[in-house]
Amino acid sequence: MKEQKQKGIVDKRDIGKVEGENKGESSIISIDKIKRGLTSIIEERDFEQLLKSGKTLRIKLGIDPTASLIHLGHLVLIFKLREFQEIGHEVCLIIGDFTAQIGDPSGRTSLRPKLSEHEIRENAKEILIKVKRFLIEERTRVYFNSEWFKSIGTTKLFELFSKGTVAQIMAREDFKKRMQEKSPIFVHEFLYPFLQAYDSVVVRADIELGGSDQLFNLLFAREIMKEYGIPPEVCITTPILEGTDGKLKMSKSYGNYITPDEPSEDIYGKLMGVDDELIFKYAELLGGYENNELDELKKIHGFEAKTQIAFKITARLKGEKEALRAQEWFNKVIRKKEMPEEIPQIHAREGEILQKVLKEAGVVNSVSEATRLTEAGGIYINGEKVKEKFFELKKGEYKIRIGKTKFVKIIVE
RNA sequence: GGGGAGGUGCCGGAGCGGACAAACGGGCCCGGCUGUAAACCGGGUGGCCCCAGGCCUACGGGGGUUCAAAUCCCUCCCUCCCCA
Repeated sequence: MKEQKQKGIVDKRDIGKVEGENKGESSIISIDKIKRGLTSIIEERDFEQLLKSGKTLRIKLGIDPTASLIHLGHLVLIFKLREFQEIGHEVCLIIGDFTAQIGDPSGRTSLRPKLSEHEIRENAKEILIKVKRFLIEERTRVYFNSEWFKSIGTTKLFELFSKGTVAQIMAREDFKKRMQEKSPIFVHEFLYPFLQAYDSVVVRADIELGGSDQLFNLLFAREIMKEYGIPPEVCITTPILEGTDGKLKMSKSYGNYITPDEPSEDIYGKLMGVDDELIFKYAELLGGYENNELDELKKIHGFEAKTQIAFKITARLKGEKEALRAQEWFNKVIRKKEMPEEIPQIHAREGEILQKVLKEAGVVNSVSEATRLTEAGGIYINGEKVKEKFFELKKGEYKIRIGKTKFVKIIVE
């Protein structure tokens, strides 16, 4: 089994295999693997003890249904959960449908807009479908925290608030900053950590996973759990994944994300466009590699390594077949600049202007854009740059390339 | 409650009666080099017109002054700051 993994064979075969095995031994192997890529583990000793205990652990992950999109940044967490499942543990997904209405102030310098109940419900539904594809169904439990918060009652709620102090919350960096900048902190934002902590109390989490920007909230949950007289969860965090721009964290609003929902070609292509340095972070957090494999990869030439990593990650998201297809497409279309096999077709009549046809087909946003592209030398017919600002189409077929990745076939009658 | 500042293109940020489709920077796009990496270089970045030119929309909303307004006046909306 060890050898199999070293070769980097995709994990499908390993799934479910561990369960029946001697837990003592497998947990030694797994502790190393599970620890990989984590930025902090609090407390590390408790963590190891839990893993060695042989008991089925409850690993909590809170999901904010503020959007329905799942990108690689989220998948870092999901893949980590999957690793826990593979050694027999149970995942507790907490859909923060109640807390989403409050809005996590983490990392925010200002207030978040509120979402409607309906939006939240729809988002939650979609997120679950997407996330479950990467998890083991029988070891995944889903909770909606409105379950307990809708009916918690004032008495119990204030009991919860009495478990922590203002000073504890104010220790937080982003609140401190907002305080200094004199920008308002609303009371409901202030209370957010209490609610998130209460989730942990309810589900009796052994371990809670989160992005490193969540560390404060996670640690606070420990304190609250202690106050409730239950064993504090171990907090583990993963690094924040930078987006394809290599600068900002991956996020919907920055438009620098990759999602498993997009075509394999796009996933593979975007991965190939990631900075050489950064791609190893992707590999570490998303590739499912063993440590030694990763070291080997770093020794290879940048491009070569990236090719392998892009393939691996695409395969994890879409399957090997798709990854292979994407790779072939990339080599052909992007590297060799050949026409892809399947390109959208549009029809036009003789005498029409190419630039206008492109606009009508929605390939470009405006005729002006098309003429601009022409002047910049970004429109090609059968591999040759179009020179005419207003190119008149004659009878026949044209294979048009617009920029690097857009293609159309125009049939002129 | 009192006083002050401001709302400009994807973002930051100039302009404060004509020369403004709006400086400059970032982002993005195209091209060159290449490995769709980084770095670097060149160009572009409201729309429409077969376009070296012209026209139309645009500087928070509405109204006005003027031959002419992002720039002046009125009004409404919204942000931010200081004092209490």
